Amino acid sequence: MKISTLETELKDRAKAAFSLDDAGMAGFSLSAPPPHVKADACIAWPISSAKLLKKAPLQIAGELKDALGEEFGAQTVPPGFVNLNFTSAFLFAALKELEKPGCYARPEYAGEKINLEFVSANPTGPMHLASGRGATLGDSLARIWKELGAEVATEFYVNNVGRQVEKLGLSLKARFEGKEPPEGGYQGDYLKDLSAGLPKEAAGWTDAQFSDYAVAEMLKLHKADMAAFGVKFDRWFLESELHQAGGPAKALATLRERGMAYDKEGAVWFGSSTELESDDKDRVLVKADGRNTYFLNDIAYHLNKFSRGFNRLVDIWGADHHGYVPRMEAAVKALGSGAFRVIIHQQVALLRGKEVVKMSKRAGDFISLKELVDDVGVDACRFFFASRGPNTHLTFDVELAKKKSNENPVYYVQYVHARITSIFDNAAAKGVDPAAGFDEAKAVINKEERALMLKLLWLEKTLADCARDQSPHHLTTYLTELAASFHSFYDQHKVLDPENREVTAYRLFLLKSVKGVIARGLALLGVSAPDRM
RNA sequence: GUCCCCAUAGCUCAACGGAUAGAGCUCCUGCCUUCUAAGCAGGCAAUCCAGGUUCGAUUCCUGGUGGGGACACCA
Repeated sequence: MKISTLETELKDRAKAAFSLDDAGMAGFSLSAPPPHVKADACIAWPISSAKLLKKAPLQIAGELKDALGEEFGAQTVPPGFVNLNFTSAFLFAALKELEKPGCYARPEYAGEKINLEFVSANPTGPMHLASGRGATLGDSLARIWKELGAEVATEFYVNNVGRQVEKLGLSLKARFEGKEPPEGGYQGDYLKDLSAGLPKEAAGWTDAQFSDYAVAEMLKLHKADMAAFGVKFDRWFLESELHQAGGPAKALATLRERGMAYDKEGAVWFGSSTELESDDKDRVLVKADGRNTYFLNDIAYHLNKFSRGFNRLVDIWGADHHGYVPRMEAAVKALGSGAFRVIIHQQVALLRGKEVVKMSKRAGDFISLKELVDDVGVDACRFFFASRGPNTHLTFDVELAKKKSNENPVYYVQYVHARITSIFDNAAAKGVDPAAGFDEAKAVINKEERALMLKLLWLEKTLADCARDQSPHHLTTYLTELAASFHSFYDQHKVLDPENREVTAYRLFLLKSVKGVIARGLALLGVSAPDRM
């Protein structure tokens, strides 16, 4: 029985015993006890439900203990916890369940078709290091949601039309002609490199051809950068595709139909006098000069996503766009096609020496993602970005990241995988059958083994936490803790013992589970699980 | 001016409103004749300030202080 199954089971028993409805059971959950408590799992619900039940917590705990029966070793502890202690038979059975494919799927994700858009950096320059944060967050979340049973498509929106793209083209043209980029153009050296590769015919190109060329080249770079970062998008959606399909007109028509667009002062506005409006003020969709605003294009893009069959859209944006969230949410809600949510992550600032500098593509002052990955490695980068919540404001000290790359906790976790692989290699060399059976009832589980087993079972909860908080950082914390449990075990107990086949057999079984969870956890983070280090 | 985010150990980060606030890095003390010392065991060290809600607050609310960001018929 898995932890989640057990939780549901115990919840049902409590629900019946206390004659409560689902709302009354809302706070009921199993959790890992703090380190100093000698128990395998704990329930704090008796304390939190005291008011509802109008009883003393400890009394509720007592009644809950009786309702749960003997099989999970329930104990009451003041002020009102119920602690559980599992039998070894339970632990072995639970571990075996974790080997099944799809064992982490949860019912609430079945049938979810999620479109997750992230990074979507403008194709006006190399991708900088800050994009690594959004990429890590989006890619890991997508993988975690899939593990939980959702259908997820990842998408990168490419702004390949508009003013910035024109400026990019003009800047490239200037470089080609040996001039400095125009006012407000792109100053970075990458355009010098790009112009060196231009064909001779470029001398006769129109401005638009320079733009197209530059965007196509930047897009190639972005795709290569993302691939090198272990991030694969299911679709790179070009804004030009949207216009070719008449997307903005469709979106406008939809909004008009739903009474969410009106004309004023020669422009078309989003909003209405009704309660549907949740933004603070109305916004322009079509300017008085007849051109669409970017807002309308964005609405059209989201309508396009819905039209492809997704019932849930999720965008990941940097905090510099947070002011845009209310109006997009209001607009997408106005489309009436499905759920939409924006995940905001804070910006990455760059520490150069002792100065915090703002990275700017236009000024050409930034550290590229490629440069960082080349120096530090994908694994260390991704683990580093994944290990903090989206709301943390992080300053990236590049020198420190390069210098201390070996001190990144990612190696601590990967080392577990390498050590276990090595043990299995040695088992083969010594003629030990790694799949030998053992008598579960006779296995005497020591303290370190028990800690490892329990830790493995809590991965389920960790993934649920990641989904709840929309962040993979719980997973990095979890893996680090699991690694600590393993290294501690490894140091105290030898696995391969020809004198004791039984112990060897069940330790190998346990280590296979540990290896599996480490590999799975790292895979969810887009980090490799090396066999040797 | 209005709005959003943040403040935990010397540094970088954790902690569904729960029990004695956890890690990593740094510093100090030990441990390789045995499956990989990128490791283990131990030590030093923290919730910005003032109120409030609660049986219980790092967590929620109000007000400060300090830092980051956003406020276009730009894209």
